[in-house]
Amino acid sequence: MFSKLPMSALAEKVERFATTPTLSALEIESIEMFINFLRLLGWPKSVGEIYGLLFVSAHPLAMDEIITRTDMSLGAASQGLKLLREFGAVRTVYLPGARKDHYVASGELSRFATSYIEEELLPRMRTAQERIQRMEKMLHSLSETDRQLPAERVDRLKYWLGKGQKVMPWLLRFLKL
Amino acid sequence: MFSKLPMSALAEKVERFATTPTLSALEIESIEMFINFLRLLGWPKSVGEIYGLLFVSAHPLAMDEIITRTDMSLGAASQGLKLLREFGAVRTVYLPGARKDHYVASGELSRFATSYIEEELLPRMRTAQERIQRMEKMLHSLSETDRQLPAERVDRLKYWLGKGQKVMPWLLRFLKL
DNA sequence: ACCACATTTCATTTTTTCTTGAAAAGACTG
DNA sequence: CAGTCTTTTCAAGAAAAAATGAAATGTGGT
Repeated sequence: MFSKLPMSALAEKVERFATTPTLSALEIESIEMFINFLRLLGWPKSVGEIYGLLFVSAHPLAMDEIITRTDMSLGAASQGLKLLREFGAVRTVYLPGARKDHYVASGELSRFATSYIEEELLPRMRTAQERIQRMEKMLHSLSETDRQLPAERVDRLKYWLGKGQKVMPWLLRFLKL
Repeated sequence: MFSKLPMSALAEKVERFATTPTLSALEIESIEMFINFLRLLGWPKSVGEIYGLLFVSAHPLAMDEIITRTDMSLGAASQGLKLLREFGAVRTVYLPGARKDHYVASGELSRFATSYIEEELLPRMRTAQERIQRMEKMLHSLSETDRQLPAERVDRLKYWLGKGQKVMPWLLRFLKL
């Protein structure tokens, strides 16, 4: 779009102006909201920026538009879009005659919650269950007095894990409508 | 427990040996499990170590024991215990004649989930609600065509936020027994 | 009130995570 | 199939988060 070669001070000013992020107040609200929420899932700010921008966009956006408007790097945009695509939070749309990929946000916000549950919570619960089984075996080799309290704790752990396992399917069903 | 004053090479070796972290397999399982789970809440590894160790301990532990056994720094232990105390995940117990504070883990694991919901999720939902109201106002100043899609998205946002707000009290009640 | 021990605080260092941008790879067009 | 545009990858740099440990503060015993 712009040359990278030496340019006059004026030209630089013009470029700076042209590439200055121009985001509407609406877009800024959206971006801030998603930065906040996606941080809860451990996702970097750049991903929140991309999704937030796409979410309130009236048209599909190409990557270079996302880069210019949010003023983020090529690499961050590419990686962020890849991640969002993998989670089904964003998809490309066909635009006749367009060479670049154009992206739209999926309105299914539940995807974030469900994929968090499925990719983060459930796997950990599974390994926790294995751990608890191993812990129960280990308790046998403790003396009567040393066993008492730890045994109660492991039981407690089992109880809460079971509780979690019980609520998850329910929660998932609720989220998926 | 040990003098801080000059000591022979042998004495140093003895101390080194004595302060080498000695954790049972049970304790290691517990610590690893809590490191994993508490990371989901954005808590540092050191907090998982402290809580995991306390959780399966047969006795209340003093801070210096926690430091020695997990081989963490004074600062990390102090800060971690403070945090855990604030969240009610750990408390001090009275031990006659003991000068140091001694800690026990609360078995109420639900505290972690409920405090996450109350301290992280609910506040964000509240600010999100305010944002949505502002966004709705902003939509008015868009042209008919530019408004259509963003308006749908904001509606969607409202829908999902409402859903979240509906499920939270239920979830909290379930977690609190 | 003093002293020794215990705990907290916080500036610094270390580690981890995120971002950048150049180079490589891929894809479309004439 | 050559040239150009687009996207991905990844090593290096920047930023953020966590850990360290020494100094300051707090606490209880005598």
